[in-house]
Amino acid sequence: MTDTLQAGPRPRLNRARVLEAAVALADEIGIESLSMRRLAQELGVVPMALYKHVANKEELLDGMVDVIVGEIDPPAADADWKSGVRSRILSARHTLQRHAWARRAIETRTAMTPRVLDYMDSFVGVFLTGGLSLDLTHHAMHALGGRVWGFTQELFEDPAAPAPAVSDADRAEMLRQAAQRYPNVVAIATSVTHDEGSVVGHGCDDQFEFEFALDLLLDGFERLHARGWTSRGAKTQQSNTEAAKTAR
Amino acid sequence: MTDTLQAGPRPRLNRARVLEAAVALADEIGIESLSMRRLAQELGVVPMALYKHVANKEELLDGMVDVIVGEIDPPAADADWKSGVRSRILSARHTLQRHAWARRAIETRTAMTPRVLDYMDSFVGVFLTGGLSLDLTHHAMHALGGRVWGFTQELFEDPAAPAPAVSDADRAEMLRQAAQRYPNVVAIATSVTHDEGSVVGHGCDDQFEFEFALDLLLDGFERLHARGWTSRGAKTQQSNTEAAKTAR
DNA sequence: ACCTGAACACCGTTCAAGT
DNA sequence: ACCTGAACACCGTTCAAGT
Repeated sequence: MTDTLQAGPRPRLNRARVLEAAVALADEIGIESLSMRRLAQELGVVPMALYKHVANKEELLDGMVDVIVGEIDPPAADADWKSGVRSRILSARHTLQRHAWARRAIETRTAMTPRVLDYMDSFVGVFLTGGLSLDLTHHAMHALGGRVWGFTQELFEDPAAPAPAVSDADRAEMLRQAAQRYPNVVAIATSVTHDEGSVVGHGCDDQFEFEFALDLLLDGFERLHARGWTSRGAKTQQSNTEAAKTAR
Repeated sequence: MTDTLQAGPRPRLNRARVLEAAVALADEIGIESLSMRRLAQELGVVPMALYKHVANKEELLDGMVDVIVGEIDPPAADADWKSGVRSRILSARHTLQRHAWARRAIETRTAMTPRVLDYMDSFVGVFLTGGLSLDLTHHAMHALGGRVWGFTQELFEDPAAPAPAVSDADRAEMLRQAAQRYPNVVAIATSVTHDEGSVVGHGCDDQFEFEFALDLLLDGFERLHARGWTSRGAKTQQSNTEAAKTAR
């Protein structure tokens, strides 16, 4: 029972250890189950001990996001802004996918930490050094939204809970009934996976869907850039609700 | 003290009254403060009384989303699919903006209610009757993501908490320091509002940013449709990570 | 300087009862 | 059929102590 090499009786807490443990715990049990008390227990410590190292739960979450941001690969020096942005986003996506809770955590942050601002700044820099105008870069960042972190703006959460086990026959019958009431939804849901013989949904290739939308946007930026588009022109030239149509 | 016309002592609960009250309460105090207990109190009833009308809090949230979906204007019969989709989305956006909590609530739903499926089905129908392929429509819906509800995929929440009151001088100094460390972020943040003389951020025209990204995507769909694009072609023709580049 | 213990004001939800 | 009361197993966070 020496305390040199094993998990060891509390090597004393510090901020880094707290954040690290929080990330690992969230990976394991999910962000909705991560509580200060549960985390304290994991660290073999009383809940209030954590408050010496993070001001409160919000700051804990800020710190956890910082840890993730630190895991994103630095940008490769790409030839052009477009592939530079593209590869940086795909690299962020790769990192974020290792931490299923990260998306939700990022979305609920109300302020950017210095570390997050560093990330954003280098990101914006890729556009600017690529020659895009401040104006276009501004709107491009907005249009990308959460995609700069590599997450898709899904309509609904992943089902997470595995669908209850049903027989193939019941499954087919359910699908038939659904197709009666929601013909269009069922049609597009089955259209893509159809080719591979799977039945419904979740043959969905998330990576493909992500890149599909990403490239649509990047191509759009490129086209606007090439024609010297400005938002001022877009706004004054046209009616309000048709404003962005110059994108055409 | 007659109980005919006034707020009245409990006109007896039912599901509709519970959901209605929940929506109103969430509008007022925010989704994070909405609890079963608080809602019960608002209805002048003991917490457990609610459980006769909704199975649990998740089902309450499902029902609240249904209420919102019911508020979205029915689609105008537009000439072409593109303006049909566009106006439907802007109409959804208009409705959702009346309920600041709705976005978060929708994002956390794990299954679609029949009412939500109805909405999606009619939405998909606009693409299909417009002549788009099942394949393209499928990917288009994914690319739009939460935008079919009219919300932007913002990088971070709205600051919500109003920035602490600081003098213009302090504000300028803070900006100067920030520009030192985050030159690119400050540059694009100030670029757009610059024209109108405001100092930083939040001169941002959310509606413009939303339509900018929306139209970029819609224009992209149109272009792909015109050239008979298929995802099968996109996938087999090219390397994996470059898959969606046919969007060009 | 760091950790503890007890307490406060909350949660969602159960179970067994009341009318 | 609908509502109540008491209880259980949780939360985040405070305050005053301990070492």
